[in-house]
Amino acid sequence: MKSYNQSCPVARALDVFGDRWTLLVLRELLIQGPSRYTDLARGLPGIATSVLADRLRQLEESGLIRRELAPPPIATTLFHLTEEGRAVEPILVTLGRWGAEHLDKPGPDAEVQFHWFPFAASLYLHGHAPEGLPVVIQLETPVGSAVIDVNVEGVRTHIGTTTSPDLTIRGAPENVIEFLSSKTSPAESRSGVTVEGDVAILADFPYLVAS
Amino acid sequence: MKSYNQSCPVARALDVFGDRWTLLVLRELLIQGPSRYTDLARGLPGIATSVLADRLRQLEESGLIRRELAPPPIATTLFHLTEEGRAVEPILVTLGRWGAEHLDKPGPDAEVQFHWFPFAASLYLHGHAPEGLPVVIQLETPVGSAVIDVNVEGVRTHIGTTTSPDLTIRGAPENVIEFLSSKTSPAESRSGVTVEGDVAILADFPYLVAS
DNA sequence: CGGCATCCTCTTTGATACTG
DNA sequence: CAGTATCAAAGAGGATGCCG
Repeated sequence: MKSYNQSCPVARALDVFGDRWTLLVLRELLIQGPSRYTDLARGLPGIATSVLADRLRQLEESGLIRRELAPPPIATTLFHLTEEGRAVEPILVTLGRWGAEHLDKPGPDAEVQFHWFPFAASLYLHGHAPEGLPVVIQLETPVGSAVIDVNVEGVRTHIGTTTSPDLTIRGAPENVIEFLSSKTSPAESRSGVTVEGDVAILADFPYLVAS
Repeated sequence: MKSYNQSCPVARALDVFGDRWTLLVLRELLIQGPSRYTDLARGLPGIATSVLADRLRQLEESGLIRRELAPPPIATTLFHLTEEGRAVEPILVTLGRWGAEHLDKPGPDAEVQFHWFPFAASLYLHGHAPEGLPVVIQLETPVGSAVIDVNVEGVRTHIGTTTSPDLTIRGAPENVIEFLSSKTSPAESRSGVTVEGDVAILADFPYLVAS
């Protein structure tokens, strides 16, 4: 892309990742960790392969990612974030929080990929941590499970299961998100989710009780 | 722009302002406040007038800005941010902080506009507030002056002068920025700036003392 | 003047096909 | 698997014209 050529830090940051797809490539690397080319392509439905190759080249030149030739028996190139690349996480989080708070829910034709789910869920919870720290919430969907871990450090989510969650929320991914994002008072079961465990915990999420 | 059509909040936020120039239009409205078309064009050197008109239309449709027909004798349309539009400030700040922290200083041919200066300065100071609150720092350049106001609320900057600053920093805008962004220990005078007042204050800015 | 719309050229994308 | 090649369509940049 042509540089804005402005001395403003915002414009100069946009010179680096203002291109279409660039921030989403970084999102994939942040969520998936070191990834192969085809894994990235899969996580970015609709991207032209030439565009992906171009963005990876630019990001490497900017020092945000590095490519590594994995040793045998893997024998493939892995793209991974550098320290500077990992520093874009706050940008993705701030963007995502805006989207989570200010946009209506996506249309029914929107692409859904499970590996986005824990990250998306964390965006709805970011902001204030519950009072009774620490809290572990298990999310279970037909296509996979994730864990929300809340402690004084903040909110962290990851794919997988935990042995003794304080609370379990079950439902289709979009319904779980809908439930977590709901600003109305939580009920035990609504819009396709069921909740099991210490339901009172939910009252500790200011995001769930009041905006 | 074509929608990414992904259920991820990041992608959906980018559907709204991922277009070239869009975030910079919002930056201008945030910095300048309600603005006329030509004021925006002036603050966005290089933008094609058709592109500006298009972005303003999109932003209005997305509900981020509104146009207001100012009453006589002004008799011009003013574009201003809505509540939702003002909510993009954290995005611009996060982007700008990344740029401030991770990019080299801009080349000598980069466009400089004074009204960006206080905002840019605040990006370098964001993060930690000094111990001895509140602090008022006056910045003076040949092309204008600005005030940095630090209190428990955070760091705020605006164009103008104050009567009794704790500290005054004088120099060309880029040198003042360079001085504020310097991670090395501050000296009383270096690289084209002079400092007057309670120099010890600078030691309270963690950003100025150590990254 | 202020707020665009039009026309033109150039660059970027999206889609598909193909290759070491 | 990790791209490159090709080509049509969309978008950006620049100049100019128009209308209250």
